[in-house]
Amino acid sequence: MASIKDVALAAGVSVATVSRALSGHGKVSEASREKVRRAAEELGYVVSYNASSLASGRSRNIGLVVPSVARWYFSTVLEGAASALIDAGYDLTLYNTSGQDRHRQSVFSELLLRKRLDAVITLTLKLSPQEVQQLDSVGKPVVAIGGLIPGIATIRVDDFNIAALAAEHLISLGHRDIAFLGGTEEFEVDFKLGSAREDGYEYAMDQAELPVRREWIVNADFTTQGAYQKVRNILANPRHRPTAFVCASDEMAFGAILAARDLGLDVPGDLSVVGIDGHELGELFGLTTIAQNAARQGASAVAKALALLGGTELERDPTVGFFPTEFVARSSTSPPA
Amino acid sequence: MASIKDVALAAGVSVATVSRALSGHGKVSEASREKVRRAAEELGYVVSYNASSLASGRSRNIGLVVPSVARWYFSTVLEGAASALIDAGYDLTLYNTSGQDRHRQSVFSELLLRKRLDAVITLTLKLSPQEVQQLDSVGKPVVAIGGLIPGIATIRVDDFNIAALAAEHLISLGHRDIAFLGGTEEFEVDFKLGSAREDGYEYAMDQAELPVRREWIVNADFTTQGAYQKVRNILANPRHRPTAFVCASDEMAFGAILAARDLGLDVPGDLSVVGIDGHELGELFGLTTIAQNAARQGASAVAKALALLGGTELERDPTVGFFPTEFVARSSTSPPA
DNA sequence: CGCCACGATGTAACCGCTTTCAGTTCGGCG
DNA sequence: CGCCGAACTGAAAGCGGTTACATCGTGGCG
Repeated sequence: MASIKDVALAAGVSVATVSRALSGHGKVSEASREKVRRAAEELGYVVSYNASSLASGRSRNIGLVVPSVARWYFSTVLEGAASALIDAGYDLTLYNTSGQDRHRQSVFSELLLRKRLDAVITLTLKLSPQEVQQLDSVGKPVVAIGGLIPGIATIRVDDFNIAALAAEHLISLGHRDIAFLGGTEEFEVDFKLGSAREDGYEYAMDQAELPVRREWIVNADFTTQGAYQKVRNILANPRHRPTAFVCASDEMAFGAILAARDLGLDVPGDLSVVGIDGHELGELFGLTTIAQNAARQGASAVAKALALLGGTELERDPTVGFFPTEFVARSSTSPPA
Repeated sequence: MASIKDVALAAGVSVATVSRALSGHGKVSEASREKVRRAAEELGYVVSYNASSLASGRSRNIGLVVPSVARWYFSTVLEGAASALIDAGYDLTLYNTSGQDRHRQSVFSELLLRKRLDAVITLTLKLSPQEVQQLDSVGKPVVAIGGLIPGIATIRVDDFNIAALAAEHLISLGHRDIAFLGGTEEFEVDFKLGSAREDGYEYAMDQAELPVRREWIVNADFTTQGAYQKVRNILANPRHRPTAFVCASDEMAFGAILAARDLGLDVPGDLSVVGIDGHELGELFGLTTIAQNAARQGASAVAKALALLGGTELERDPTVGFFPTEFVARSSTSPPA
């Protein structure tokens, strides 16, 4: 493997010049820049990130901490972030805590601190003040997606209002018996996201002076399977069933729709369903939903992290400003029978 | 940030001893090991990976190159690999080529060569001889998942036989008009996976002396949406429709089932569907499938890479031996009407 | 025509750790 | 009681870059 010295030798200049020519820092005459480029090319030289990082303190590598990668939202954000990073010439180091607490532990106590990262992006993770402090002490920028962490730049949608909007849509169609499908259990420890949406739903119900039934607020862990089960159980009760569901994720909405169909109910005839996400499959299910562009959230987080690195501190108050969402009306909602 | 020197100073030993004590390489008395441990703890010392890698040549970091992260198979393998790596104390650097050729380009021409990786795992990617050579020249172990790359350790399932088995299952139930849903377009460039399964299907049909209709072999890019469309089109033709589908992925099988239902057809009454994958949602759809444990494939690849690193070259002929799969009979298949 | 400022380069001091090599210490043994 | 090897430990030489600082020409200007 060619090292910078080989290139310097081949180009007939010093290693300093090679470094400057290749990295673009500092002045180099066009002539030597060209010589260096040619020599490097010829030798198939690629700088050693380790050496470079060690010497300069910059590693062109950012860390992304995700709770899982199996959920639509997470994998889509990841996809968006990965794409943005590769374009910026950065490496992406992925930390998947995967619900396993020991993984989460080691991620924070070790991995992130190993000084190999220029910045870290967290996805729907609630950091304890201690963890924030740990990250802070490393002095690397942190940007969070989907949750408000004190003192940290954040990308997030307005969960409360989104959910309220979803509920209001159903209410305006004439529904009164509206259930809510949330997902908290697993991530409750991590974030109040589930409950922000739940709060929005309750708020809308209150505003419309509709009763909120405890037994119609169910937790399905954001999964299709969970939603299917829960919805089936609720709909199976012939005494009193909701005419509509607000689902905190599209994946759960799919579960709701499938459950309804399996019980011989028509969507939207017998049951209206609204989701939140903008999942690709939504179209296929005719799902009315509130779309959030997850991929762009990932890309935005990367942009923000990069900006912070560039010193461009373009931080206005990071707390202000929600990521935009879009109401997508399709065929899973209609006035109740 | 505390450096190894600070720890040495605090512990009253040399940096060499600190290094040995913390890394476990070389002999250190229990006494000094303890002193070092305590000092390190107190100072919140964490070794600098960059410095360590530079000096030792090992970086405790492996690269994973994936074509996308939005597909069940890919994200599940990723999840498995990530988990195994975190347990091994390794970092995971993710390269998502995402179908974008320019991304793939830069991944191979630069990222992988930056000497920050101890090994690389590729997922369903066909490497050109030149790319293999590039990787080889870096001297790092490469293990591939899902595809045979000459001279490289590979984890893969027996696509041909799996597909044949799926078809045979339908044939044994009495089906004669069996269609095949494959997905090649996007990944065809990368791998013959799609066609290996297609070949298996055709082989089974041939063996049973059943005709293979060209118009019943369709490509849906492994996506649910694609499958939905294609299957809808095929089933919409009242003149002659298949009574069963072999799908090269569960996600496509879901699309097929949804399409059938939307046309008012009963599954399995009017249409039987077999998938390949073992997707979590399979249960919900009652999908008969051939399950491959994707997460374990990821973990296996990691284990193999780690073994190669450990010098344990446990490579018997890497070509031999398929990853095990399991036939899961559920309710989406039955004898034809 | 001499001096100065500025651009282009080279020298060398790190960056923070690993590892070789050369001691030092000790206990055991002849 | 002297010698030897095993067990530890420390000094120092890198690993492959980056960058502050010194050096060296030059063209512009007084």
